[in-house]
Amino acid sequence: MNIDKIILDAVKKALNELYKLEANENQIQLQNTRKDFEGDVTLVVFPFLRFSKKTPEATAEEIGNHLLKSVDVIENYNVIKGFLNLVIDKTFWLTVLQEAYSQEKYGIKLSEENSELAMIEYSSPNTNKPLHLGHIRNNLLGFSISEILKANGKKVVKTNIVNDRGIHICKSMYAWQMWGNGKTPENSGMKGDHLVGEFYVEFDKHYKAEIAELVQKGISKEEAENQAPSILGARELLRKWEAKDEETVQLWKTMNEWVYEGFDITYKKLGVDFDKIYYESETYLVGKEEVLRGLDEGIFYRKDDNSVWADLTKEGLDQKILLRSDGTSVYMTQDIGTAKMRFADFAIDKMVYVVGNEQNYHFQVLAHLLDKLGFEWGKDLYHFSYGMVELPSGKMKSREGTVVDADDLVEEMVNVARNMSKELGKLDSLSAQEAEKTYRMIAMGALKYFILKVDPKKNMLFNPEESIDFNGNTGPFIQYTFARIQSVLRKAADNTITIDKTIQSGSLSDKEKDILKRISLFPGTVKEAGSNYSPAVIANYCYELVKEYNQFYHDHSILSEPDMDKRNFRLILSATVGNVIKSGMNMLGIEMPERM
RNA sequence: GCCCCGGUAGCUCAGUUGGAUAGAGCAACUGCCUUCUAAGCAGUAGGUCAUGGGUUCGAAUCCCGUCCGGGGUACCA
Repeated sequence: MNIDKIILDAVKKALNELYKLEANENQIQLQNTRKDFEGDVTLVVFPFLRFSKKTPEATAEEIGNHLLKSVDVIENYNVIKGFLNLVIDKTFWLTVLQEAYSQEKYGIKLSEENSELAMIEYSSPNTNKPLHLGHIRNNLLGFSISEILKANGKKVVKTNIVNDRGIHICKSMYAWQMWGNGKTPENSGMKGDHLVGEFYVEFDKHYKAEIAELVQKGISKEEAENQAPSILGARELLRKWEAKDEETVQLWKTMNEWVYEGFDITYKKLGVDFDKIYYESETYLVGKEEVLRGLDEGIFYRKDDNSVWADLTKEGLDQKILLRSDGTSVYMTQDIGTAKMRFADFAIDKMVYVVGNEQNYHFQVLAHLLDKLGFEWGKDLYHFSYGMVELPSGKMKSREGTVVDADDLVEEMVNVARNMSKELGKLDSLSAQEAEKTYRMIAMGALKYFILKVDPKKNMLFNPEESIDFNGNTGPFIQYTFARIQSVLRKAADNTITIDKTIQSGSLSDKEKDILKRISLFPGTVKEAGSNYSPAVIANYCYELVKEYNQFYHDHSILSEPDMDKRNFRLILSATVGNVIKSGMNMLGIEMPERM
């Protein structure tokens, strides 16, 4: 039951009867009444003045009067300037609660046999270094969007394209061969991805030193960058890899394996997962074939130096290289192959790429290329473009070591959560194991909420010293409210208070009504989050709801309320709020603790 | 140079298809725990919505110019 829909229809009818106006739905502007005025739903009457030919006040009066007579749930109205504030009967709000309480999956649409299938690509790491804060934003967004689409009744396949081949991993391989001394995760006790990342940094160190040395000998910088022994060594490894040299392939496999073991741990900590993983090493050749097919069919062209290009000037873009003059593939080549394989593997209705906004141009081009190659879904791909995470010191750069490592950050967060919980003495009654689990829940709740509550499009600033808070508009605040509710419900059960599932009508306080109104907005919020791919919409909704609940909690007693009907109503209200915020937060990948 | 994105309180961010007096949190200051969890609640203070025009009954929101910041820009990914 949707109050806006009811009123919309009634307003339409009223306009017709009063002014003979066939209004379309976007002409009718409904909004939630501002807190400072009496009422629940507000109709903006300015658009109708030219039909009523009266003042805003008179028009609003006229419509208000009509609605009062024609709509049951409208109990009263008032007019302020051109705004018609409608007061909705409290029994309507109670029906909303009744409905929400009776459905465990309130506001959530389950997928069906013939639901649309969305494939969400996210994470997409290179295998030469561990994950950092930028990847965290990517992973959390990708996971959350997947959950949100699921809640909107879509079938979802979460996928990851692992960039497991290329010059970057060869750099780590080269460094390991040269200076590794047989170091392994086992004999060093280091996490595999960190170990490989160490050699990537090691490579860069030597490479830079070599360039400096060459430049000192009078060679130009550009030349030096191409002649340094390290880069020649790495390129040689790449060549050998492509030629399937056994020893090189073996080393590549081994080091990638180390990285995957490390990634698995990080993914698990972040609570993200994938239904299907693609590897660049298995898709880039498919991409190459597609490009060559395009060349045969005259869609692309070859330059004198043997490189292959696409001309996108007609589409308002530039020329784009697809195969280098030495025949090797570029990033774009691989993405074409991956796309082809995915659509062969799944009946995809919507392909979503969760990739940073630095690649906006890349995906614009990809869409056109796929289209030219005859894939009818090419134009439909959606690049979910998110902004960069910046540090107070500026942009993160892997090679310069100015990154916030994902594993370090998570552990640091857990430490802060642990210390704070101990300081507050909150979890003393739990076993050490359960307490530890809760610390992690809180830590991840803080981190995830912090990242997901902001508009994904915008760059965001992360200050390791200050950004993570546990008070105010934060994940832990919402978790805390949930734990409070569970505590009340536990106490009710302990006192053998059973909840009567039918709500008795009675008086409603303002705070109680605010919460009911907010609950009624949940289904629409889930829908909006789905159509806008927006975890932030869900996060902000949960915060508003929880804030209102805490005000209610502060002002009203629940268990010691003498009026049994009221007590029952408040228990149902509490349970429903708990259920709704759990649903919402789960869409952000945030778990809710029973106690904290 | 050209293209794209952004600029809202000291800081981090909300702000629905253009609607009422632009909202939260943090930081600062003040109250509230013998009563269901004070990771809470209530209050004070804090604004030229970068800037100049335009459209409109009405603009943080739409259009144009300027300034500032970020990203991209033909053999990096």
